[in-house]
Amino acid sequence: MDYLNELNESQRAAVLHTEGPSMVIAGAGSGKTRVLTYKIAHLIQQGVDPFNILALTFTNKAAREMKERIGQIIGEAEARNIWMGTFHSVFARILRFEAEKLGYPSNFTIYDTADSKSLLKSIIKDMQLDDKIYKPGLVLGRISAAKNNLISPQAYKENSDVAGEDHLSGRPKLADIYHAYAVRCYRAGAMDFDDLLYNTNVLLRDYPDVLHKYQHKYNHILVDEYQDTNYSQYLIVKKLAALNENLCVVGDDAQSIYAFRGADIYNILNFKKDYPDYKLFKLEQNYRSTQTIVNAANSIIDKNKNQIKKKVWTENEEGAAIEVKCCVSDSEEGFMVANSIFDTQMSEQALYSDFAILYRTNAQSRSMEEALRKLNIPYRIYGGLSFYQRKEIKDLLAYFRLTANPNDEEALKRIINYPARGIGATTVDRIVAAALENNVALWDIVTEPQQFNISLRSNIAQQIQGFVSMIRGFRNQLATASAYDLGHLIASSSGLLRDLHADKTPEGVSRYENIQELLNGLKNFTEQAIADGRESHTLSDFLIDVALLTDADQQDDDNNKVTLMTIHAAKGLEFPYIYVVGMEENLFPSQMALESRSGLEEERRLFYVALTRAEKRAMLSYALSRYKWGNLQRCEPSRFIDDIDEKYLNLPPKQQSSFAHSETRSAFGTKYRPRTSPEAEQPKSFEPRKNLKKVQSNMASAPGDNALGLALAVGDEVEHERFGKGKVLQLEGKSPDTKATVFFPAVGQKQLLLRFARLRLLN
DNA sequence: ATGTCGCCGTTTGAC
DNA sequence: ACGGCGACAT
Repeated sequence: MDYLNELNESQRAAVLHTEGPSMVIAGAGSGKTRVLTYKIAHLIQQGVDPFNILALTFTNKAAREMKERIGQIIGEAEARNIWMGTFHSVFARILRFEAEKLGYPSNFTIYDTADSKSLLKSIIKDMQLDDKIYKPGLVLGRISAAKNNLISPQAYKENSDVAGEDHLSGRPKLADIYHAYAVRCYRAGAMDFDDLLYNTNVLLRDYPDVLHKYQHKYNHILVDEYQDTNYSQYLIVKKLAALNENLCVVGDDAQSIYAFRGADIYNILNFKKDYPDYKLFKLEQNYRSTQTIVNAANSIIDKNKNQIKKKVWTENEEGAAIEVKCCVSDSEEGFMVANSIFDTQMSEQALYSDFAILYRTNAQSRSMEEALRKLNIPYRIYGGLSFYQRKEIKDLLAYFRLTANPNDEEALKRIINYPARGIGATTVDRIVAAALENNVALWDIVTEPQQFNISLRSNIAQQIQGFVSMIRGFRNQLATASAYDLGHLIASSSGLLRDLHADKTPEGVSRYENIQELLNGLKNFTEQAIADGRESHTLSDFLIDVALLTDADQQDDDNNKVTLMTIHAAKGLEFPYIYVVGMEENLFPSQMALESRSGLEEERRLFYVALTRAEKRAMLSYALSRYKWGNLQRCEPSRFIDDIDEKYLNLPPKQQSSFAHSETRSAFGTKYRPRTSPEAEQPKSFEPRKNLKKVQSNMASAPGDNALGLALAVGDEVEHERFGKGKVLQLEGKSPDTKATVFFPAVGQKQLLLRFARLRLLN
């Protein structure tokens, strides 16, 4: 029982409350995970069967770590039986049991975003609509929002509000697309991410016996990161908890950062309406960060209007001020950060794994990566193009998927002619058209083309026949062969392995290695399943897991690496040293968010999340110019820097702080415009796109006209870290190797390689 | 049917 | 800077 002594008073109170609804509002770093872990352990020690506990987390990683920690307290065997995972994974599992009731096969496919978009694209094409207006991503967003609010295709069509919006935006056919999309998914035996929650709701709504079964089964329900649940998730929880209301939700309204994908902060704000006799626990003591960081973070979040009152405080030491750095360009920002990491790591004997670089968009990882690589600092990037989104991986998985579920339309389209077997686009189009016309799955057409009156040249018909019997051959082994054995067989006899092996380019080799890695993963899966004593470890079982994995779930053996990730991905993590880069207007806060108050507030919460990841020290940096879509843009410091009380900051000397104010901002703007000769400047922004290439190459040939050069001109006053103030005399060489000749009164004339120079621009 | 070239849009975030 | 896609050649 001594685990209770490791908790503070409010944490302990939250853990000991085991009957009835409760909400834990947990400030950043206040030991939220600890409360959840100990609460579950406590329940089990009180005699609750692990099988009767449902714990919903935000990421697989969080679930895995929590399970591990609970296992350490109460024993692994018990911990294994808890129903713990993300909403998507837990309810996907339940849907597999109950799939037949909804008319789905139990091994239904899970479509990822790419599959969904590709299907939408094909639907939009079939309906002869313009995909410039009906952009698949946008359409998917609309459908996703509908599903998250439990609006069926039928209801969507009849809803006049929705129809009005779509009409106004010039997309009146959205309701029809949604309908067609639902039909095609159903026919393919596939659910997208949102369907997993939507269909769970349908199941619980239409099958009272099923609802009762799970209500009795899960007599204790815990939900982590409750501020990030959407309506669909909210309703599932509400229904399952309705019987005995042993529901504990944990969250922090200040860290709600997923409104863009339907998360509804009112779920947390309205908890008391649903459960009037709920108990509220507030965890306000922060154990993670220094006082400076906690107070700075508080001063940020204070600017938001909509929030639950709370006061996060800490007994930790005061700590260093938050560094604010100004850099000339994005690449200089990279080197500044990399240098700082190198220096800090040396001077404070830290590990590289103590550092994280956080950014708003994945594209920003690049300049950081370059600098880290140059300085030989090991790093690991999370997010971006994840392993499972790579083409070769998706190809092999498509073979697996089609084997498990022949109706999987996206999988079939993907691989019917890969590796090339003479079945071209025209043939595939004809098959798709026939399927559409006859309301059947693509697989029905390819298995019996003659039944549907498709005329195919005999050699093509033969190729298709060969493809079908190959998949059937795989399928015959599905129930008996292990995941690894069948996976390996598919990879080799489909010709995919051979095709990749033939490619000796570095990319080709890497693709081949990725396939090997996937097969290794398959091997691990099979062995793990046997070790765990699971009765089934077929390829189908592997697919169930794999669809909901993300990059963050990958483990790495070499752990001493700097972490690079988006702020979103960093939620729930902590690091001694945090670098938040790209603190610029239109980047962070994002341009998209600036249109609405709620958008800006969400960005601010995101900044709050970023800063509160830091234990010891934080640095914020911004660049004066940055590459965007291949050309250079000027940037201004983020308003969020101003949001922090200045006493917690160590601002860059002089004008950087004044950059943030509007009157010097315009002075800053005019500084660049007249510069050299006007005619040299003019074409850059005004020439039509076609001539851009030429202009750009002219640009590059003019000394100083490049990444750093654009931010720097002859005659500019600069300040060097060691040499002091100086004046630029000359610029030469092309980016990225532009050299600047600078006169420093203190040390004389110096030639500097701008890329590495630690220069700051003065007025 | 397959391969190559040039144009286009792209980028908030992710289960 | 880059990948996807249509237009064109093979």
